[in-house]
Amino acid sequence: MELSERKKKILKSVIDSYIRTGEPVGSKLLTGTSDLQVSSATIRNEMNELERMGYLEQPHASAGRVPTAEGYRTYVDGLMEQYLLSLEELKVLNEVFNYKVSEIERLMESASHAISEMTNYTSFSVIRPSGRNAQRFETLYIDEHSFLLIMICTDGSIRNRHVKVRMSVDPEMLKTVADALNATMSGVCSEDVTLQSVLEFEERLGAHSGIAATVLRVIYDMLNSTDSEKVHIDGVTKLLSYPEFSDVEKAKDAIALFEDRRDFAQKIMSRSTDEKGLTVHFGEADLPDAGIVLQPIIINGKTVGAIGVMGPKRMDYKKVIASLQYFVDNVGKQFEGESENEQEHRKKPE
Amino acid sequence: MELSERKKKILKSVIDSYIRTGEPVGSKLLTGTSDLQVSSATIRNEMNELERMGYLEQPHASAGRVPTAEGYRTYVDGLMEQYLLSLEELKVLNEVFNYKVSEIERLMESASHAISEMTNYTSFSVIRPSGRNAQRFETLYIDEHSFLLIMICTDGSIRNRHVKVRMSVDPEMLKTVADALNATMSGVCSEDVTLQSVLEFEERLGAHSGIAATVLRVIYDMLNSTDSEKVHIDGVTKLLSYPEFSDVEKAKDAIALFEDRRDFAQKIMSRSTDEKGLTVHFGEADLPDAGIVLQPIIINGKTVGAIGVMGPKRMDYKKVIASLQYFVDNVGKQFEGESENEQEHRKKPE
DNA sequence: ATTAGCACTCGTAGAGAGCAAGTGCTAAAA
DNA sequence: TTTTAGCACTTGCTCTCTACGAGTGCTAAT
Repeated sequence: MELSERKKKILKSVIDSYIRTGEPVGSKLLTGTSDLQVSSATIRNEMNELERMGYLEQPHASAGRVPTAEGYRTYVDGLMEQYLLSLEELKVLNEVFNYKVSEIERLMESASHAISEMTNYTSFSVIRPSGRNAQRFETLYIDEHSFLLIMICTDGSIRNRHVKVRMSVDPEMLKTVADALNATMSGVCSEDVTLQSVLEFEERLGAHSGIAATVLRVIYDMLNSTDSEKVHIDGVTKLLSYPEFSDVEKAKDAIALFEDRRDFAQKIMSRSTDEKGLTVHFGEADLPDAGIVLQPIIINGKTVGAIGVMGPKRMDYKKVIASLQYFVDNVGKQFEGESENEQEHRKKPE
Repeated sequence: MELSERKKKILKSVIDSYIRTGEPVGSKLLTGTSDLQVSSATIRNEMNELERMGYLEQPHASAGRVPTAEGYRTYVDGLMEQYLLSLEELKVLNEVFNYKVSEIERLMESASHAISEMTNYTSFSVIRPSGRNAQRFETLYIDEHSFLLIMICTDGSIRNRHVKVRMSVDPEMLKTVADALNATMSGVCSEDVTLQSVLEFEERLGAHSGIAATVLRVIYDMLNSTDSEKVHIDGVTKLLSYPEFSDVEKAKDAIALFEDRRDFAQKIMSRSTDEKGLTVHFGEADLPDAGIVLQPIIINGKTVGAIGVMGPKRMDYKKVIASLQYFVDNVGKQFEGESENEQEHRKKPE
């Protein structure tokens, strides 16, 4: 059933006001604001209907109205106007790009920080856990008792560990190790390491097989580690400023969401993977008073991560959405279709 | 001025009780508990004196007593009994060691997690930011448009970045880059890069000088990044369960401490560096109701980091201290005097 | 279809009473 | 001299009650 123009106006005004003040909004309040040229009684009638239609609700009988999830949904889907980022805000966001960082991970971290500051909500960025298939191994001699073990995965991501060993190592030996690994462990993920490949690996090591156990353990660790570092969270305390979370129990629930980063990343990515664009979620994850805006980051057609904002359900969606969209548009420009990010190079006539 | 035996007993009982319940403790309560065989009136008199001496205080005139910072101090410095870790608890802690991890960083992370779970307070681990002097550079070819730039610092720590470039690279060229870096940038820290060394670096690159800007920027980034990943925090929400933090404002203050990890690491390390052993801090950092137990981690005479617990000022110090000490003792055993950590090797007759 | 008016509902803030906990002090007992 | 019982006093907390204000739905008039 379609909403009449006036109902839309009223719904929008209610939500705008509620977002601004956090107070349930009554009919009288609306007669003053907005371009509604009707009396409070008329508005009351309309609000009554909006309530029956499921867009508004009353905290208690004699209070004003508050939007329902459905109300917010229609609001973000078409009612709210577009937010124009101020020059100030653009400056802050652009700074993220100007301080060129070569890795998208760090770029997203700074963006997340900037967005949290700008919107005054909690912001987070998540890098999609990379495919776990090892493609190639490299070793690098550090000193007599340690070396760097580098694993290059099929998706291009790289992991490495500084391995310290008791026995002494030398570059040639490390070369042997790398070769043995590449011969036996290439393309594996954690599950398909077989006893056979392990044995073959040890065999190829020849005289150096003493190091096998250590190396295998490190590789196992690399394959299974969840890169919890790739989850960034910024401005958690900001949430606590909103009355929605002034009850410690609620605050606890909200913050608990970020506590287990691994788990959080999974939740976020599972919601972002199938989406092409920005999505808005209300009152999920046992957080009835929270809203989450989620923006997948897609580069060259692949979802590499997501950046998002969490705030009270009545957060300023238009501002949040504008910020996230500005970021993702510019990330696109910077990373699409190329693996390099330098303007210096473009300037050179080469 | 020395405390009489009886005063000590009373002070200890008060603090024990307060830690357990969080309620101010009155004179009557103590007649029941502990081995004080005196009446409440006597205890009242003693408490009165303890108050004048600065060990106890009253939240308000008709309430029981609460320990002051001074009270806690003497308590942890000698009054409290030793806590014996239960078999359960030992099991949890030992698991951290049994799942052998080669890097102390990860070991401390798991320990921090275990300790937080065990004590039900927030726990953290910090790895001391390594000396920022580059000692040696290495490059590793990944593919035509990217390579790994590895920086080995004077203190043995290693940083690396996956550098993506537009131009195509090959192993020989990367060798040139590494050589040029080692020739010009060895031993530098962020401040003493001179224009001259930059120019010399470019010169040594010869035909490949196009890559100079990118490489230099990455190195600058590596030298200045603060390894915020090396701060681990576990169980923040646990704090919120204690009445001390049931006021959102207080909770906010407490959590804000962990918000800026870089800043937090600095604070922690500046307190740990000069200490050889465990220290206890009460009501610092604008957190009047919080206590922090800090345990520096020293390996081969060098303070490599710290692990600690933050809880309400009335936290169970004896348990916390026992856990931290158990951990640090075993870390010592595992890392002291050797760079390897494998029992597998020890078992071998080699 | 809109609006003014009104009775009604409900949450909140404030005042006051009563209660419980705990103290300091005094005077008696050990 | 030290300890103890007894008591008056202080103070915060909880409960109830009231008044108030905000906002509603409904009815009747425009």
